This record gives sequence, C-alpha cells and structure tokens, in this order.
Amino acid sequence: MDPEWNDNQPIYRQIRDRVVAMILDDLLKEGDPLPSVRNVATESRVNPLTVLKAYQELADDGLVEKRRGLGMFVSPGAKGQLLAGERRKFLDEQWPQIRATIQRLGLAAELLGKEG
Amino acid sequence: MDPEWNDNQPIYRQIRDRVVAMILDDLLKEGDPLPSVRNVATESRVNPLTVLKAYQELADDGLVEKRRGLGMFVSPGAKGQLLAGERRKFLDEQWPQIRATIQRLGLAAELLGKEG
DNA sequence: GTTGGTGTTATACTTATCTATAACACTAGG
DNA sequence: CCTAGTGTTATAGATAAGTATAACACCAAC
Repeated sequence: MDPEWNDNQPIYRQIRDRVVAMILDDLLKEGDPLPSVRNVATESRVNPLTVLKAYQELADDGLVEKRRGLGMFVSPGAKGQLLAGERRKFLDEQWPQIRATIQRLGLAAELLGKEG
Repeated sequence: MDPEWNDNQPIYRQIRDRVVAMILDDLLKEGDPLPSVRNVATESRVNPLTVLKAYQELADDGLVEKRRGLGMFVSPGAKGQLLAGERRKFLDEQWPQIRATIQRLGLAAELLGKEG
C-alpha cells in the first residue's frame, strides 16, 4: 500500500479524510470497527501518534466511538452527519476557490459543462 | 485588506497563489512590478520573510524577475507558462480528488451538470 | 493469570512555518 | 553624498507537525 502522502495537507488530516471517504462510500458501515491505530501506523509507515490524532478528530466530531481495549467504531448516524456537514464545508469553503481556479485556467467548459 | 488566511495552507503559498491569480486575471501584466515585499508585509501584517519566500518561489519558477534595488517584475511569457503548468498541476493532482469528493457528497448533478 | 489484541500517555527530538529585529546591498533621484 | 525606495541576509525564538521509543490501561480468549 503506502498511498503516498500529499504534501499540501498534514498527514493526520489525510488519514481523517480517508476514513471519511470510506464511510461515505459504505466501505465502513455504522458499527464497523476502524482499522486499528497500530495497523494503520504500521502499514502506512507512520507514527501511531499521527494516526491517533486523526482518529481523535473523528471522535471529537462524534463520527466514531472509542471502546477502550476493543477499538474504535463508526457511530450510528455518522454517514448522515457527514453528508450534511461535509457538504456544507465543501460548498462554503472549498468550492468557491476551486471554481475560481477553474475559470482562471479556462477549464470551465471542459470540466463544468457548457453553461458552467 | 487583510484577506484572512486559510489555515489549510501555509501563508507563503497563499501569497504565491494570489500573485498567480493576479497574473492569470490580467491584474498583473507581463513587465509589471509586483507589490513590494515590504508593502505586502505591512498591509497583510505578515513578516517580510514570509512574503519573500513566496516571491522566491515565483522567481524559482521563472514567473518573475528580480532587479535588485528596483523590485520584482512579471516575466515575459509568465501567463502562458502559468496556463500550461497550472492547468496540468490542477488536472493531474487536484481535480481527481475534488471530483471524487463531489461524487461522494452526491453533488455531481448540482455542480457538474447532469452528465457529470 | 497469561497472552495478544485494542486505545492512551509520556519524553525527547527533528523539521517546517511564521515571527521579531536588525542590518546589509543595490538603484534612482535630489 | 544623501535619501528613500527596492530586494537580501543574519539571528533568534514560537508553534505545529511528525517521528522514535517506551510504557501504561483496558478487554477478550485461552
């Protein structure tokens, strides 16, 4: 594996986003256990603390639940919460900039369809 | 001014991107002087070294030319170079992830047009 | 109780980013 | 020469991100 890291973003945020993507893609259903901190750390050749930091953010957002000695599990309602929250975050914070970049590069017709 | 900074990205990169945007939008034409390091630093309430780092990247990429004692000026061919380079970078590195996010959030129809 | 799987915490170090302050080097204009 | 505008460099410190090691705490199964 070792899906190379993107230098534009801290690793712990990329791990966090990867889990979010797995939940939205139904690769992780509600109640499923997350890949363990140690496993992710070993397979991605990253420090366990870095993984923990990513998972901690997920727990703080109420997306996963920790059960000491057992692991971390996708919370009930996680996917719904994500669809709402991530949508708003994406539309408010990221899309306007992305759209501006697309216009600037003259890629609107190609990427967004004729009417943009 | 003081266009607040985005925490997702280092300031020096945001300054760099701002200049790139100005060139692409024809707010800075080839041969025009860039806002001076000291000016940007003062108005944006940022350290001169941070601005210098952004400008240094632009110079390393051949987009601007330094004339000691005078300032920094947009290189001839800068816009064309940007349209090519930034397009490739955007299409190769950013757009695939952005597109995946859009699909994941079920925003394809809304943002990309019916056929996506 | 022991083992092996979880998450958790502590210490110490490296690196990148950003800041604060000051000084240096070059150029045009008086 | 002097001044005021450029870019440039040096030193030092603050904070965040990531690493390396090690140890601790909890739970299930043998």
